Amino acid sequence: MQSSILRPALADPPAQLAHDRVYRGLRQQVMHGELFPGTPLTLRGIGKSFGVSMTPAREAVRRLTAEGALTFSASGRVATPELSNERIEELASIRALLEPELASRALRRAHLALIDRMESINDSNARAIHRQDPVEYIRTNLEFHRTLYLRAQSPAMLGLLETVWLQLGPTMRALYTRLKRTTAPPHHRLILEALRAGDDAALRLALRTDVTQGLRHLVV
Amino acid sequence: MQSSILRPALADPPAQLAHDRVYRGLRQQVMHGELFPGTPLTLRGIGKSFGVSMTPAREAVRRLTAEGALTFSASGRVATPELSNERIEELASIRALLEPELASRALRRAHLALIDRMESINDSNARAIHRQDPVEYIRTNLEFHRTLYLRAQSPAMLGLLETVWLQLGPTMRALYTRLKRTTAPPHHRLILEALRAGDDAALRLALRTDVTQGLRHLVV
DNA sequence: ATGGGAATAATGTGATCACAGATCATCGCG
DNA sequence: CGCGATGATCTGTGATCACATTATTCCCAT
Repeated sequence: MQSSILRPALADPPAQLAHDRVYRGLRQQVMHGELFPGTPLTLRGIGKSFGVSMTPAREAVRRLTAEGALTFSASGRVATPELSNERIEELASIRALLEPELASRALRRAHLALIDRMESINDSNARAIHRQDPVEYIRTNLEFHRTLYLRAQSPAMLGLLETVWLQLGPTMRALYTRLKRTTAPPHHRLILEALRAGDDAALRLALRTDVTQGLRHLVV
Repeated sequence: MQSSILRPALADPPAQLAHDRVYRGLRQQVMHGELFPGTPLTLRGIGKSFGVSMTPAREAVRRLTAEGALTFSASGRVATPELSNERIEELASIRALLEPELASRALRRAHLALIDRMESINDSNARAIHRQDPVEYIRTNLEFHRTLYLRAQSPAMLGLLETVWLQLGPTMRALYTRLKRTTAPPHHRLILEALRAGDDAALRLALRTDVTQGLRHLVV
C-alpha cells in the first residue's frame, strides 16, 4: 500500500483491493463488448486509467488471461482475443450445452416475480436494439440469461459459463456492430413462455436455439 | 530479469518465463492430487521452492485462483480448496455433462492406435491402484480421459473441463487416500469397448457412469 | 518518393522494499 | 497450572526500479 510517509495520507483505506477493482472493471468492459477484438492494452495504461501502479494491473490481466478474456500476443503484448470461426462455433456449442442445463435447474425455482423481472430486462433489451446500442444490447441480453441461471443454485456451472461469455465479449461486439439489425430476436419470448408453462423440454429447446441462432447466422 | 550487474551473469536466459514455470508446476501438483485440501501455501515459500522471487509466484497463484485451483482464505491467505459436498456434486455433474460430449466428438476420430494407447494407460492405472499410489492413480486416470478428449479437437471445452479437474484435485486426493481400495473401477473397460464398437450411446453412458460413480459413493 | 537502418520510445518481467494486517509464541499474572 | 495480553514474526499488497526485448519513428541514401 505504501501510504503514510510518501503519500499525502489519504485517510480512507481502499474499500476493495486495488487489483480486484481493476479486474472487475476490465472484466466488465470485455464481457459487455466495450472493446473490439484485437484491442491492444498496456499494463501502464491500465494502471493509469485506474489510478494504480503496474502491479495490480498485471495481476488483473493475468487473471483475465487465465479466463480467456484477454490474450497474449507474441512476446507478452496483451490484447482482446480475435477468435477464429471454429473457436466461435465451439464456444457457442458450449453455451448450447450449459445454458439449457442451467435453465432446467432453475425451472423449478422460477417463481412469477423472477419471470416478470426477466420480462422487464427483455424490454430494456428490445429498446437497446432500437437504439442500436451494441453494448447495452449485450449487457441486457446477458443479464436476461444470468437472472434465470442464478436460480439454478449452481455457482460453479454459472462461473464456467461466464468465462465463455467473457471470451465471446469482443467478438459479439464486432458482430452486433456490423449487423445493425432493428428487430428483437424472437427466442426470449419462447423462453418466457416455457418458464410460465413449466415445460422443461420446451425451455431447453428455446435456450438451445437462442444461443445457437444468435451466433450461427452472424459468423457468415 | 535484472541480470547483468548485480547477478553473476548466468549465461543462459530462462527458456520459459518464470511465472509460467511456477504456474505449470503448481498446477500439476494440484491437479494430480499431490496436495491435500486446505494445504496452506505462501508466496515466499512458493518462490523459494522454485528459485524465484515473490513476483512470479504471485502471478502464478493469481492465475490458479482464477481457475479455482487455489482459494484465498480470509485476508488473502492462499490454500488448496476444501470443497463442500454440494460443490463436489456440482463439479461431478459438470464432468457428467462435458465428458460424454467430448468423448462423442472424439469417437469418429478414435482410431485403433489411440485405443491401444488408452488401454496401456489403463494398465498403468490398474497398477497404481494395486500399489496404492493415489497420486499416480489420479494422474493416469486423468491421462486416460485426456488422451481420448484430445481427439475431440475442442480445445475450449477441454480447457473448461481441466479447470474442473483442477478444482477437484485435492478433494480426489483426500478421497482416494481415505478409500484404499484395491480393485480397478470397471468403467474404463466399458469405455474402451464402446470405442471399439463405435457405439456413441454406449460411450456416452459409460463416461457418465464412470464420472458420477467415481465420486458419488465416496462422498458419503 | 521510397526503402532500409539506426536511434528512440514503449512494454512486459522480475526483484526489492515499505507497510499493514494477521498469526503465533512467549511471558506474566491470576 | 491455566489463560490472556503483548511482542515478534510471518504474509500479502502495492510501488518502484533496472533490464531486455519489441515496436516505432525518423532520417538519410538511393
